[in-house]
Amino acid sequence: MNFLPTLRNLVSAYQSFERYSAPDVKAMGLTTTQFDVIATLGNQPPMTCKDLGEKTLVTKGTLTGVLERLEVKGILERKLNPEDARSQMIGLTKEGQALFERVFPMHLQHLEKAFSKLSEKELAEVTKSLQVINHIFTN
Amino acid sequence: MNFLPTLRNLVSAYQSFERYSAPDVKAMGLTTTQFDVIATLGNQPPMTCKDLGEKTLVTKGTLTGVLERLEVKGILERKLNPEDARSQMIGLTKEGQALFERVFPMHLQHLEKAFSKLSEKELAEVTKSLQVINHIFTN
DNA sequence: TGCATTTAGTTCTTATTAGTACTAAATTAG
DNA sequence: CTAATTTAGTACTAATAAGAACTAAATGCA
Repeated sequence: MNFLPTLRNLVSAYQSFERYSAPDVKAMGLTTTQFDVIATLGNQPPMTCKDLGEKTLVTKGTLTGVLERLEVKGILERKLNPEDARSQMIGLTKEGQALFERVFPMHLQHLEKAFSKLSEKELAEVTKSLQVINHIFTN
Repeated sequence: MNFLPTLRNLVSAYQSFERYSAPDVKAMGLTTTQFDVIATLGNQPPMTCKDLGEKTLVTKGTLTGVLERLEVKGILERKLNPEDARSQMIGLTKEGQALFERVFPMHLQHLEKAFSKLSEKELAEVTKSLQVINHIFTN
């Protein structure tokens, strides 16, 4: 039961993805995390910091800084949440939405290029394996 | 050909592993990266910074700081490389080796607990899937 | 041999990242 | 209704992380 190679492959698979994805995202003047935030907010109604953190898997402490930088860039804006004065509703500005519409399809296409090497069947298998990994570490 | 769920699962699988692994490592007073460095140096002859970076997948810029902190803790030491004055040979000190021998088996056992939920066949499938992911992003 | 290029490692900057402590608002329990 | 608890987000610290510029040593080539 030697799982060390599996672990190495997990780390390395994740890093391969990052290395494949990052230059494309960076060319847009964004970091991976910033891109994730924009992709999550694009074509969506505004959401709270909490929701955003849960969807992007970024902790709230980190999110504060990420949102701050995106706000300075004029990409997103915070509005008061009339239903809960503790929280804010975060959404893309008009410029942010325009950026999203320009870069998101491009990035999808870049990723599609990688995934198109897989058949439907292979993609399903890979997805299932990743869920298995999730499962053994979560329960 | 919707690969977005696959991607989400990849990120999430990696993060699940981190979350499962990190508290255990942290209890030893180490970060994940520091642990990786120690695990890589344990029971091995000293190696250069470059080799260490390649094995742990840590870039050299980051490694400088990581090694510095581990050196301060008395866990590792740098020796001159008689064959190349540009580089150093990095190895565990006696204390570092003792630490390695104490914590590494413990950590393996912790990981084993997760992976033992898988049959040999499942483990092989998962490993293959991870290699597939590596492959589509690397070639 | 002598200069150009490459290589090893450090330094510096910007951005995450996790985690803790903190503030203020909302909710719940008695 | 009021006090205790929970929740949302910020502030702060220490450690990565990628990448660019830099230094010094080694190598390659003319």
